[in-house]
Amino acid sequence: MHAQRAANVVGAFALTLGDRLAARSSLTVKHGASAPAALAAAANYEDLSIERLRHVLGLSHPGAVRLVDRLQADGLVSRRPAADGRAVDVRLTARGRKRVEKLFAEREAVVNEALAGLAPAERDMLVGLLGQLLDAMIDTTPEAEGTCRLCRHEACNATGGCPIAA
Amino acid sequence: MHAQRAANVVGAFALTLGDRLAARSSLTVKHGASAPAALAAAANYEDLSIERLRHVLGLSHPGAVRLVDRLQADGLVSRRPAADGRAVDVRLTARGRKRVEKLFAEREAVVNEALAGLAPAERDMLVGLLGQLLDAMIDTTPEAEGTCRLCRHEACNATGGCPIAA
DNA sequence: AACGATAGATGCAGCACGCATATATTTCCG
DNA sequence: CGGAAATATATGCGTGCTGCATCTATCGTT
Repeated sequence: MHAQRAANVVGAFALTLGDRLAARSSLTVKHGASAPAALAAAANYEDLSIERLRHVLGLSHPGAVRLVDRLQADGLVSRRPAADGRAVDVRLTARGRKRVEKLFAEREAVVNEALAGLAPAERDMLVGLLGQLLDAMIDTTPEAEGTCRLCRHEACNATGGCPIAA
Repeated sequence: MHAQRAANVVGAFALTLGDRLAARSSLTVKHGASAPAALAAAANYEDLSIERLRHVLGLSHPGAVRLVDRLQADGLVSRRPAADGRAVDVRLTARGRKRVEKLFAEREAVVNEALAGLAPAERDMLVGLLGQLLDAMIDTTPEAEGTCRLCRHEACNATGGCPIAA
């Protein structure tokens, strides 16, 4: 009983917040649900290959190729030759950089708006608990890449470190 | 900075938990991402019309119709005449009831597994904070229906009430 | 009885995705 | 050094979910 209600509350929170984040980001970048994460990956990683992108996004390889096609056609990323002659370096264009910054800012706005119902001390407590949970939920680093696929990695690296990758 | 990291942590938590819930439920019921919520709605509401379903799921009307088509073809729901002659009563079949119970149980398992990294007192604290947040996030009742679209309503009604609808 | 509103259903097209396959480059081993 | 295996990307093809526009049936109101 008690556990069921806890599942309702926690699940509903994850669901709504996920809904809101997805709804907002879909207004800012087209080309499907994976597109925001693709741009974030291009911002977060140097020398991003399509293969790596595919793993971060949890897509099939052709899915990642087509996604890069669409983002490229939209002028958000470019394909550049990589050190490995087989691979491609997926790089943000200037337009793409602006767009991903907008994505990050909106994501932060949505989350912080959601947290507005809590006092500062409570918010710190919540973030602490969730960080602890994330740490416990993740086993492998590749898994963490998927978990953090929409994060601004820079922010965690600058402040206290990522609760799961650090 | 601090706010950015908080957004990362909270957002990443919502994202992963949402991923896990979606992944699990997609194994249990086919017919697309909205299908689990549709079955849950059939379990949670009496005399569920397609119109109401459409609002709970945030789908277009044709989308809801086709979804019911698929679920009906799979023997999970049935269309029965409603009090209003225009409307349809979407009702779970015996097979559908079993399936939705499985969905609920798996959802609860996934969430509780995610909460395993916390001590009981911390868990209670977390659930309290998230309930508070949900309450602050939701304004209207129709919005709450969407937020709780995967919940086992019964559980909240039996134990302390839903943090947002009660 | 008639008109507007509401619920449901259907034709049609778009879009993202995965599977299977093809091509190019690198790596490994004999 | 040469050839096979592995790796990275790209493409043809089909599938499934979705929304828009439209049509039909029933309800409520006047």
